[in-house]
Amino acid sequence: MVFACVGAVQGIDMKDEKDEKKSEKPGKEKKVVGGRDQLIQAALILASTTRSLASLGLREIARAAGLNPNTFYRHFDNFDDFTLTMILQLGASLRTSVRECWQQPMRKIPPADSADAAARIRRAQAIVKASTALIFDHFDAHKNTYITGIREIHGASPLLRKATNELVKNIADDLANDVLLHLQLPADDEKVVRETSLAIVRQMTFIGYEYLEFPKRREALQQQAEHFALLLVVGVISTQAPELMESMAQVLSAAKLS
Amino acid sequence: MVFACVGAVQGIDMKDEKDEKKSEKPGKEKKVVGGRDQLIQAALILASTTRSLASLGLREIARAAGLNPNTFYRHFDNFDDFTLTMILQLGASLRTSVRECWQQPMRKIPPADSADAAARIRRAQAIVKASTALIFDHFDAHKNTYITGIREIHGASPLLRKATNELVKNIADDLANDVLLHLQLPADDEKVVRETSLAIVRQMTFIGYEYLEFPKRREALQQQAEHFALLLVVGVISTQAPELMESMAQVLSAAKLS
DNA sequence: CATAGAAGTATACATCTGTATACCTCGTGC
DNA sequence: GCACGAGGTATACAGATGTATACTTCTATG
Repeated sequence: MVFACVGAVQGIDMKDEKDEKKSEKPGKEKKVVGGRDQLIQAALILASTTRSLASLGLREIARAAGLNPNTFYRHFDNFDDFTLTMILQLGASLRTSVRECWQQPMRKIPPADSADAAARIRRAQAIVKASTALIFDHFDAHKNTYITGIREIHGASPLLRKATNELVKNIADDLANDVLLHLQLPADDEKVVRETSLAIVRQMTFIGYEYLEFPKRREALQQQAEHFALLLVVGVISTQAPELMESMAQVLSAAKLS
Repeated sequence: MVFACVGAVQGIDMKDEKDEKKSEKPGKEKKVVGGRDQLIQAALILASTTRSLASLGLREIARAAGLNPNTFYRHFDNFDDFTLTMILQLGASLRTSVRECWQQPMRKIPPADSADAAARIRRAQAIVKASTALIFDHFDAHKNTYITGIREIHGASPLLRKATNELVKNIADDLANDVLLHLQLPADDEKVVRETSLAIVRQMTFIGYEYLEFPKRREALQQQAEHFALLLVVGVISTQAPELMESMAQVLSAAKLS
């Protein structure tokens, strides 16, 4: 009833935000990246340092990207559309690049005599060690992506949960396939190798996140990761190929002294 | 300048929310629980079904609890104060109750002849199996707490991350202590047992969350959990006490046929 | 060259949020 | 028997947010 004055109030939303983003290099390379990628990049930084992806605000992201809030709608329908696109895009790139971390050692470390069980086990050990180091470097190189991605694995959004869990599963399957092909292990049961790979990737989720939060702990965490992987390898061999146990015992007792 | 009318506008915030919470049972047991616990309970349900704990709104929680937003400040200073209190309280209760899940099988399954290595290994197997079943029941009984807690392990709030990670570590230490005392395993190296326990608890984080999201998968997940734990036990024994390998091989090949 | 569409901006506004101030209502201890 | 403090409520308001409408560039293609 007393709202008659409302019509007269003008411009109360003017200067909503005081962006000072005018005329940065009005020369040639003005829009080297599209607003779409600017938004994704801004959201990645925000999500990895302040909040969960799904809880970010559309205005907040646009502000961080130096863009108008409405620009958001030019590229994405929903907020879900945005976050999902982002996770899928980042995830796909991560998946292919992390695979190199174990494929390279598998290629570089020469195959062992397939009759010499002990040599094959030693080779597996060496590959685990080299791969772990490369994976930690990979964490460093993709810090924000890892933090944001891992955060959504058990996050609140069912959509992102599904996407990230599929990513984990795919990475684990890549690992399993490569192990089956190139590790020269007597792994009769493919299912066991797949399950074990999944367990390793999941564990690396914890270790990697801890590493990114406390980089100083790298040495201890790297060793923990190697240890864990080797424990599983030994476990798999013991249950799948008990006939190799004695040669494994030799390798292990030799390693204990080092 | 055109805001002269603002002073005249009255009651624009009246009836902020249309709560219909008047006079529910005006009889005796009116306030059986304090508002403090009502808030915690409401937040637990909201967090486990809709959003991350730290991203909940204070008004949202109060609304769900049927209380006035300001009641919040009667019990907690900050929002951080609230969430931290909540996690610590729920976590402490969870820690003591989950311990029973493995302590009970350890008590109920009779000790094996300490000279009979194979018997001790079979006992460990039985304890793992029984404990896993109880732990899955525990997931069911504390669904909301698990979902909310696990979500914060890699969540955005450093405070909650610290609290939940300490909880995980404490639960893992409980497990390690009980294993060292009651599992009759030749575990020379205490550090290995602690690390392995941590890995198991972390893995159960994934498996438990998946179970709570897809209860139908219980059987497969339970088996996966048992499998994983046994693989680690075998791995630990192989590396710590290679002299037990041959009796282990017997048990394993016998189990394979079953 | 014209022009249509894509990308971006400006303004607006209803709605929700955290919080401040003030008031009410018990049960307890003096 | 009364003062007081803890727990709870009512009202208010400044600020932020998502989104709608309309305007302005650019840029590619006929």
